[in-house]
Amino acid sequence: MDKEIKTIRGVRDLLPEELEKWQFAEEKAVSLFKSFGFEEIRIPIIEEAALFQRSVGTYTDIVQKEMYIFSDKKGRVIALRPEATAGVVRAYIEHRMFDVKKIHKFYYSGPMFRYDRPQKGRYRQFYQMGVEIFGGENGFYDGEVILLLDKFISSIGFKDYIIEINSIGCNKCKPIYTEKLSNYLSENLSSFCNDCKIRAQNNVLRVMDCKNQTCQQILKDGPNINDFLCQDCKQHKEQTYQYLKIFSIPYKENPYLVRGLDYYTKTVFEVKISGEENSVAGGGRYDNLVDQLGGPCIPAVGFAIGMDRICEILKNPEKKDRIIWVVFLDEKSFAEGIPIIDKLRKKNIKIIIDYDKRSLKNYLKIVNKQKIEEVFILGENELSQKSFLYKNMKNGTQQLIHFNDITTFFGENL
RNA sequence: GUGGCUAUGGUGUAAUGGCAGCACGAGAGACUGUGGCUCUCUUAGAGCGGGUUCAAAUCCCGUUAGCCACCCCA
Repeated sequence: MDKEIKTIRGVRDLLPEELEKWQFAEEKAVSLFKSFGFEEIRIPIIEEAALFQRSVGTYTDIVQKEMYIFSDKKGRVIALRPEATAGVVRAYIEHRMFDVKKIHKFYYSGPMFRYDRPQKGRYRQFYQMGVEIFGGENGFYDGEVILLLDKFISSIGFKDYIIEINSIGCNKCKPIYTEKLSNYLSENLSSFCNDCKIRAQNNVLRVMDCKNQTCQQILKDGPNINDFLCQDCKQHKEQTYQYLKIFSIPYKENPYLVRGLDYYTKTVFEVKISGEENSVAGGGRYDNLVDQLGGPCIPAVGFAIGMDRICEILKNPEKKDRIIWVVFLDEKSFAEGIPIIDKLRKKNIKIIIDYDKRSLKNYLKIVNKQKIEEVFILGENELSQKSFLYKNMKNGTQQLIHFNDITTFFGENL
């Protein structure tokens, strides 16, 4: 035998049993998104690498360390998408959608790629579902995407979770605050942990959510983002919170919440399931990104859900599909039974035929093992009466059903 | 990217350098038109590569993968 080939590091197969909850969650999300007027958009998995450098940020970890990047045969520098927002914005601009109407609402779903060190809930190919709203400046839109996220999380059965929210300012006030914080850091640099010393140079804001107790203590006396928000940002923040109250969404303001992508402005938020280490969803507003990627100045807000993390916590839903196992005992029964059985498929009943010429006993054994509850048996005896023998494996009862009555039988029993 | 832990049939596990065993699962069968219980048989295993040794699942080195903490993020 030749050497077996296995999945490469950090990626995995999702097998049928596991996928039941994935499908459950995905269906919930899609119907919810649609009910709010969001439309699906599908964007490529590969893009010009520059797209992510210009949006996510050249100095973020995602772009610097975690991006799958390669040259194609013509020497173009291509990246596997590490997230979807950049691509959606690119598409939005490329198709001049802003010329069609003011507000656009999109949802997407698919795999993303980051060259991270794998761990539970952290994969190199992972799946995100998310939404983006373009053209809405008002805090209402921030509120609406958070409402949507909240509805999704609760609709799949989670009760114990927190939505954390913060404002990190805009073009005008974010740099002022960043500089203040930077100064404060250099004054006290020796007291901070080694990681923070590095952050102070590359990504100052990230110091804020350091887990080190000492760092947090020092930060308490440092500049607070809330004191530096400009008038516009303050107002937007109040507006957003107002809508959250109207939608009655419980949230927790966390002044230390910052996010690792450069494009965020004003509102940022995350969802944490209690007892879980990783956050399962995150998002925020990005009012400058469309402009930055070559489009007009159009504000936007959105979020992404980490489906792998959601499904890791989720239990498989109860199976409720009706499955009928059909047993044919001879050739003649098979020939006559197949067209009738096919009528049932048209009625959305799942039909499994295993025509392996076994004994009835063995058929039933198989059916029992697979925990299938209903069986049709067709052999000489039944055929002479133009009927199927219907057997319920759960209570052992059985009855003859005439060929002509078969669809009505299921009409009554559905 | 840094540090640590782990690795035996499909799954869960046992064997303290000396014959790789058990349970579950899976397949076939024990009245060829009636399953679940029981019984019989079958199936299949040391991640990979080196080293030490008469002898390695066991000790050593490397590697790969998973997990944990960090980092980062979904």
